[in-house]
Amino acid sequence: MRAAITLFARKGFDATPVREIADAAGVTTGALYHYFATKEDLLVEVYRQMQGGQRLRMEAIADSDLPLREKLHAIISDVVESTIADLDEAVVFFQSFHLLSPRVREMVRGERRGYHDRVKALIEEGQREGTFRSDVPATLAVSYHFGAVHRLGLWYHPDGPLSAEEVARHFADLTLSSLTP
Amino acid sequence: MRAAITLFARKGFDATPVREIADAAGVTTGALYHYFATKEDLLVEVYRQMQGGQRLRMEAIADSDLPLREKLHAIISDVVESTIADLDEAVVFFQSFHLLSPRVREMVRGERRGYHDRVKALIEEGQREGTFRSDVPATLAVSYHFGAVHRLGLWYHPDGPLSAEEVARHFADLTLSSLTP
DNA sequence: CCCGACATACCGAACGCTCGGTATGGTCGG
DNA sequence: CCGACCATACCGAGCGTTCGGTATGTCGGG
Repeated sequence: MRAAITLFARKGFDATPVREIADAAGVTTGALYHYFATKEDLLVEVYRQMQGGQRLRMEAIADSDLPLREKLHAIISDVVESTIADLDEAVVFFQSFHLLSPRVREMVRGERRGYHDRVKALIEEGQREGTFRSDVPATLAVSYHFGAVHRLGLWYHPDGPLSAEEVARHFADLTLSSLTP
Repeated sequence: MRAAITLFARKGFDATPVREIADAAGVTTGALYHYFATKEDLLVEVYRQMQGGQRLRMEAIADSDLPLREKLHAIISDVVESTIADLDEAVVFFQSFHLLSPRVREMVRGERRGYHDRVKALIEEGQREGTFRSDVPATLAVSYHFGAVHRLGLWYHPDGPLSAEEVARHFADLTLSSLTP
């Protein structure tokens, strides 16, 4: 499983033969197909893991009684740090989306829409109470800032000069200051 | 050529057989291979077209004598509007990067790095003269904001409620206000 | 004006190979 | 001795690419 994620992240799902995954994991294709019915199931597993945790943590923050700005700060920080913590998973997540079968893709998309709408609601709340600027549509702001976060996996390098915490803090800063009235 | 881009954007490069491209273009595979040596050359053509134009327009703006904030505003607007104008190309551009052969990939990466560094230099200039805030690394800000722009192709829909100009204006607004001291 | 010589544009069947998946049989703990 | 677990050998579909061949100009010498 971990072997599969590493290979998918490095070479892409399509370009990784099942035999190579099996070799890297120290088993044979027979064993692999004993546990996973299809190659796609390996990919589906990645999506389930990622989405479950992130959604739960985001909702815990959103439902807390922090001030709005701090909620948003915490949400962005969390998603940045968890993306960096599981960088390979994140790369696979965003790079292989279009290879999923239509049914799975729709489920993933729905889950993501739920996440998006929850954050959007937070921003709209802030716009009503004057915490956030109102001259930009909330949904566009969400797409903008999470777009930035989702590209993280393609340029961040753990050996670089920036630690995960620094990136998380800066990202949250940029998001908040862009929404300040 | 246009047929190929449409198919690549919809199904992905890997999942599009050469025969299908040929059919969509109303020719045969023989004819196609008369003009393109390999399937990858079709993809390379997409990258050349995109990068050439964007780089030229960005440098024209960067070298102009507009104030810094207006330069940045114009650059973001330009890249958003051209992304939306050629949405299929943009989708292919960001979705197929990891399928390029190492040689081509390095060339594309180098070109992108040039673009990145030029914009970074603009922001650093603004930081020195006090136009932009200095408590965030310029290169991180560039990655952040262009990350947001590069995800555009995955959620923007031309039939949606937002016109290309509106998105461009809002994106540039968000970028600038996040960098205001 | 015509004819042979050559170049360019194109066709589409076939090749070689890789891949995801399966069928079969062995092994071992309970 | 049985069923869960797994190794091995194999299948057939699908892929990018090749290649022998044809059709359609182009052009210079007689």
